[in-house]
Amino acid sequence: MSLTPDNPDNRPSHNSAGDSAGDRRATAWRAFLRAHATVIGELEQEMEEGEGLPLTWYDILVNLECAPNCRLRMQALADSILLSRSGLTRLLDRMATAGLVRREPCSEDRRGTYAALTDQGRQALEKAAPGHLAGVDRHFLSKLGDDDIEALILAFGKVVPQREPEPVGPVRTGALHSL
Amino acid sequence: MSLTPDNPDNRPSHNSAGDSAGDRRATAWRAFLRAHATVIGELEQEMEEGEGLPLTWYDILVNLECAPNCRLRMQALADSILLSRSGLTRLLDRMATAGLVRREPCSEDRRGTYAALTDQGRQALEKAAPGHLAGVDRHFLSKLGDDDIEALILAFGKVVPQREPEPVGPVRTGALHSL
DNA sequence: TGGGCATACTTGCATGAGCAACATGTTTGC
DNA sequence: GCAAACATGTTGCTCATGCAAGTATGCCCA
Repeated sequence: MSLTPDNPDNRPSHNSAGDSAGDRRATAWRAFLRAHATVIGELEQEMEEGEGLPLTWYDILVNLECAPNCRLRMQALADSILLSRSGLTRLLDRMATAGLVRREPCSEDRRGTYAALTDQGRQALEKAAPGHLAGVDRHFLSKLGDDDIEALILAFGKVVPQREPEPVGPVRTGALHSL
Repeated sequence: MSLTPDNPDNRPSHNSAGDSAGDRRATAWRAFLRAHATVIGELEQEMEEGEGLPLTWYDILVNLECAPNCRLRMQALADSILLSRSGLTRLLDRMATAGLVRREPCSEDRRGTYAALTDQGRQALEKAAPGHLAGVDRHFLSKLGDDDIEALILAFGKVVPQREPEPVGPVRTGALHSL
């Protein structure tokens, strides 16, 4: 079934037309990983070189912008960008220092805190958005046809049911989930 | 054209059946990111809980296993797992301390260093492989049909030409690229 | 042959992330 | 009501990573 690592002649094997199904699956997996790493890397690099706004920051801003009243509880925000709570706490520290975001106490639950978008944050988002979107387009979307797009949506929909109930703890791997 | 963040009523816009093409693309992008984060997160968590071997280590071992003589120059290894050279240096430090890997001087080019698989490294790989492969299968491959697989290969092939010539510096984002 | 430049790796430093422990506040069961 | 369990966010610590600078070696060409 392939996918086994101890198999150097796995890919260059004596197939004339068509690897085994397992090989195709391994290929798909590798392609998935490589595509992600490559595209994210390019995007991040561009962001750093351009007007900036790290991808994580961008992601936070987008999430806040779309939230009711432009604010979100810390936990909800952490979930939505798949970051640990402690990670989010400090990320918000940095963004608050930069003035893009503000903490607001939560009157309904006095343990809680809202993260709220500031005017400056909105401006930063609006300034960064075109570049970001162009990057996503240039490095990813523009290379795909409509049928590819539909196929991806379909496939990934099977992999990740949808806004899933988050079974266990918060998943690691901070990585940008908003458009 | 959507994909714009500053547009809360973007998706619920006045479309009766079918979002705009841009929305579909944004959806595909989000699905891609979320699928990656979710699957990698699950995989990593399992690895940690189980017999271990972080994904990066696994990735290194696989690459070495498949290399001629089970060894690879540092640079080549760094490229193949998309890690910066300094990152790889230290990763190998840790793995060497754990005994899974050994540095060997390079006789042809005395600047160079080989990273070589040790017996212990091979054993670790063989022990970890079934779990890893099962995880990849459980969290990703098993949810996809053959047509999904082919569609992914096709689409990602367009996004990342193939073993590309690596245009600029080493991309960040250490992430597992071997099976 | 030797100077200058490129290459391969390593090290110093700073950053961003997670886990575990904590302080505070809320809910539940009796 | 009150105590025990639970939830929310923050802090201490450690780890893994990247960039830039450093060191050693190789290569080219005068």
